[in-house]
Formats: sequence, C-alpha cells, structure tokens
Amino acid sequence: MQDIARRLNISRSTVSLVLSGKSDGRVSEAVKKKVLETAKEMNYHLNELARSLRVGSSNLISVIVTDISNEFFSQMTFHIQEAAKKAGYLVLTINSNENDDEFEQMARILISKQVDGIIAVPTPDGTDALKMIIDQNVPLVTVDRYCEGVEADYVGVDNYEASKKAIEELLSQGFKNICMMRLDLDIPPLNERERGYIDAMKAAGQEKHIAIHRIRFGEEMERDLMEPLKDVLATDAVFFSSHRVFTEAMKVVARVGGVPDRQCVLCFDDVRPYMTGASDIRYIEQPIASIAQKSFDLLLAKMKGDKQTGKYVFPTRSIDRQSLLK
Amino acid sequence: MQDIARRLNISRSTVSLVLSGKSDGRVSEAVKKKVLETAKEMNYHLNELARSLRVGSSNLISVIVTDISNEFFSQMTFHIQEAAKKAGYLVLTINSNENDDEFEQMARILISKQVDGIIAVPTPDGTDALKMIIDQNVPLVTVDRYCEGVEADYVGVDNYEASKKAIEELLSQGFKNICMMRLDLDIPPLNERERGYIDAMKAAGQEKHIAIHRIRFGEEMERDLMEPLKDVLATDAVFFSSHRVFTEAMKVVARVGGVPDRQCVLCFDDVRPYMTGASDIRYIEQPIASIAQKSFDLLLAKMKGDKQTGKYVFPTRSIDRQSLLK
DNA sequence: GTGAAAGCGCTAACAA
DNA sequence: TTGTTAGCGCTTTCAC
Repeated sequence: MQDIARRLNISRSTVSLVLSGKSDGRVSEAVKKKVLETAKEMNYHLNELARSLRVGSSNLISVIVTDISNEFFSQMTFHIQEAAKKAGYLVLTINSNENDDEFEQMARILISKQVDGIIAVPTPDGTDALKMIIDQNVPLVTVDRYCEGVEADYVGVDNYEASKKAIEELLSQGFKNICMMRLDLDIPPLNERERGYIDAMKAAGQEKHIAIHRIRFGEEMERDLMEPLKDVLATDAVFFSSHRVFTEAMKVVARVGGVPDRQCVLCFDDVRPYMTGASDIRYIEQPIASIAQKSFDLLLAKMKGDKQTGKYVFPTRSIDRQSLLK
Repeated sequence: MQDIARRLNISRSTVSLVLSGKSDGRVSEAVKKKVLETAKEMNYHLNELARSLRVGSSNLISVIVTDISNEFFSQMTFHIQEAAKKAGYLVLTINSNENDDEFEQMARILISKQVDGIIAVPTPDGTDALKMIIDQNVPLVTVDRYCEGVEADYVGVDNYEASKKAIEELLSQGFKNICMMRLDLDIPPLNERERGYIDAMKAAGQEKHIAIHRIRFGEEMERDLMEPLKDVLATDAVFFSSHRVFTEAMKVVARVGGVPDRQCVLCFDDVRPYMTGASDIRYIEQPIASIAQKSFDLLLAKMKGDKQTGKYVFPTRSIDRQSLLK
C-alpha cells in the first residue's frame, strides 16, 4: 500500500480508502482510477491479516465435526461453506475424532486464531470446551448433538420420534424380530434413537426381540461388527443408528455374501444409492441442507450481536423404495 | 500481554518470551512460572493474528477441492487435515464447484488471508489461477488432476493404466459388451480413464461395443443418467469413471429395481460397501491416505523453502469380492 | 478531497 | 536475566 501511495504521490490512507471501497465521494474519481490501476499493475493483494488485526474480526469461522470423511458431516460442512462464502466468511474445518481433549485443544487454537464464530458437533464430554468457547465470547452454535447446560444455539432433529415412528412402521408391516446396531458412543442422538427403538418394540409387545449391538468406533469396529453377524442376519430387520455404522457393516457383510433378501434394513441417514438390491432398504432422512443453513444463519446473527439462544428441531422423513417412485 | 506484564511489573517482551516458549534459560524460572500462572488466571489466549502479522506466516493452509461432500475428496481432506494438525497448521477447505472463476476468486481471497500454502484439485481450466498462486510465491501442490504447464508438484495415480488393466481383466473373464459412464468434465483423470477403456476394448477387438455416456455435473445429472439407462442395463458390464457418478447412477437405478444379477459393475474409487448384492461389483482403489500424506509433505517442504517440483504417481489396486475374502 | 498519526497485539534485535 | 524500541500492514479519526 505504501508502495502504491508513493508511486502516485498520495498518502496511504487515500489508497486504503479506495481499496477498501469506502471512497464514495470522498476520493476523486481520477485518483480512484489511478489507484485501482496501479494496484492491479503491481499485482497487489490486500493483507487480510493486518486488516483483521486492525478491525478486530477475521472473517473466519470454524466448523468442528467428528470426522469430515463421514458423509453426513461432509455434506453438512459443504452447505455451511457455501452459505459462509456468500456472507464473506471462510471456514476452517476441524476433526475432533470424537476426542474431548482434541476438541478442547483445537478450540483453544481457534480462539487464538481469532475466528469470528464456531459451529460445533460436540464430543461426548465436550461441555467444558464449549463453555470455554462461550466464556471467550466467541459466538457458538451446536449441531446434531444437544449439550445440556450449555448456553448455545442447537440445531438438530427429533431423534427419538424419528426412530420410534420408523420402527413402528416396520412392526406394523410384519417385521417382528428387529435388532439394532449402533456406535458405542454416549451421545444424545444415538441414545435417543435407541430409546425410540426400545419404546416402539415394547409398545408392540416385542421386548423379547430387543437386541442392541454396540460397535466401538475406530480400530475395533470391524471385529465388533463381525462378532454378532450371524445373529443379526437371522433377524427380520436391522436398524442401523447412522450412516457410518451402516456402511462399515456393509463392508463386513460383503465378505459373507450379502444381506438376505427377506431381511429389511433401516438406517438413519440417506442410503439411497444402496437401494438397488433385492432386499428392502429404507432410511430416515435428515434435512441436511436446512440444518446447515440454519446453523450458519444463527451463527451469523450471533456474530452480528444477537444474544438469544434457542433449540431448532427439524422434521425428518421416512424413505422407502415406494416413496422413491413418486 | 500488556495486562499481564503490568500485573507482574515486568515488560511485555518478557511475557512474550515465556508465552511463545522461547524462554529457555533466558528467563528465570520464577518469573516464568508467575507468567504462566497469571496467563491461565486471566484466561489469556495469544492473538495469533498479531503474531502472524509480525512473523509473516499464518500457519494456515488451504485445500481447494471440487466439492467436500464428494467422498473421495472428503477422505483426502481428512487425511491432509490430520497431517497438518501434527505439523501445527490449520486448514481452510474450499469448494470450487468445478468452476474456474470461483476457483480463481477463492484463490485470491486465500492469498489475501496470507495462507502459507495451498493444496488444490484444479478446475477444468484452472491454469491461470494456478499460475497466479505461483506468481504470488504461495507454495502450491496440485492433486488428482495434472495441469500441463504449471510449475507445481503433482500427486495422483496412473489413470490410464489403471482403467486399461481393469477393463482387460473384465474382457478376459468373458464380459464383452462393456459400456462406460463418466462425468462430462474435461479433466485429465476422466479423459485418461476413458482412453484406458477405449484402448483395452480395441485391443480385444470389441470396438463395436464401445459406448461412452457423458453425464453432466449438476442439475442435469439425473436426466442424463436416466436417458441411456435401458441400453446400459442391457450390457455385460458397466464402467463408472468415479465414485460420484456411480452413486448418482445407483440412486436412479434404485427406482427401476436394481442392477441385473448377471451384470458386472466396475468403478473407479472405493465402493466396497456396495458389494453386498447378487451382482458382481468391483473397483479400482486409489491409496487416498498416501496421496494426502504425500501432498502435505510436499507442501510442507515447499513452505520450508524447497524449490523443486515433481510428479508423484501412486499405484492403484483392483478389488473384487475375491480379494475381499483374503 | 487528502494527509498525518495513532494503534491493533505481537516479536525480535539490541541495549542495559 | 530483563527492558526498550521499532515495526509487521492495515484502518480510522481528525485536521487541513
């Protein structure tokens, strides 16, 4: 900036005025044009770091998810990024790997980096880290997992109702012996989905068939999936608590020849591309785009000074092959 | 920093020394301890923005992909992020949406943000933007798509050989009438995969069966997939050029009842969880983790001053149900 | 319409 | 071992 001011024999402030678009009627058109030209000519790029330091906002937000390679989160992140882009923000994506310490450590770094806001999928015991973020006055929106006692917005779905309803549907269609496979993580959405499953089974007098297989996240996943496989394949239907556990299970199943035709598979999250075989595959759809958009909108409002926090629960849809045909 | 210095009646520089861990033997242990304590007590977080401005490096890198919700890219990004985290870098992820202008515009913003380096999947005509990045002396590594005439590292696989070999295998096993479905994007990997397909078909005297269906990316995807569906389902085998086009095709196929049992499906990229049905599904595996790691390593070297650029081509593997059983 | 000057929070060379 | 000082590149108030 100095350089281009010197070259034109004007002051840095004038250049700054022009380059930051605040020159309406305050700088003569002639000078303005000259400045713009020279800037292009010199291949000048504004130093956002310096601007951020001066004005006190980085135009950076962060999205902390469990794992960006998880399809649900990568789609959510995509939509947040596109919304952020429109509003002039860039996004730092972070993987917590379901680890509280990592989550907290990354949150600290983000605060140091002066991010203007954070959208986070909390880890199982992430309350402290969330509180720290709030303490530092960094706008925060939580998604997917509700965290009791944290003064932040929450965006998600009604996991209990969604799975209860879906299981009831299965039961009413004659599938009695339904088991469930879920990750062994103590997080609200999975617990709620399990509760929905249990309540639906009980209400239908099928408690004897309740069977919940907990799959550890990480290295042990494959083993934990393999072990109950025989029992699982013998049921009428199996309910997968989320996309990730479903795809991992399918990888294992692929080795033993596939899902029996008579078996029904129900999954939380979109598994449409899997509905091509003989067996009945259906799923509970979360409106990811809306969830993402809402999260960003809430964050934006907070960054603009809004102080209120709220819970925003989106409706889900049950999809089976029938509904695909419409 | 000022505050904590005042409170302890010492100077800012001493505090800085301690807090940035450069105090080895230069600051007394007593003072050091005091500083650390007060910092924690005051809930102090270093302002990285100011540090970055001063030292001239932001410890930020960026990964520009087509679309983070694409499974291949989200996995790649995940591994890059984990490598970056270990090296003390945070990553800004950007979607180009296959759009040259968007790519260039985002590259400009990234330069303004003073990112220390960029790992990019170039858009179809992204050469200018890449050159601009290099002009600005921002370390650059290109992945997945090789860009002729750009002085940057490249990391990827031999798309031609991989698909040629896979098609040859199919042919040798009796599948004669093999068609291909690819995205309608003029990018090297897809063109190479097509070339591999064509050459293999010709070499086997099956040119009469060569059929390439080009699917437009975006809104038209579904229509473009639907239209040739009847012809495609009548072939012995179909070769999908990438994960994305495969899953989208499956969504369409799901509505007409699935892939015929006798048909073989070959796909570039991991589709293991789909290998559960009756039909023969196989794929060409790219070593995503290695590609990501190498990309980051190259970027890191560049950021440390390395001036050389090179092409790094990783081997692929053909996977079918057989190989899963080992 | 334009310029001078202060300062955002930090680091690093040098002095004490 | 600790403090002084200059300055990274920008914005913004205030004076001209």
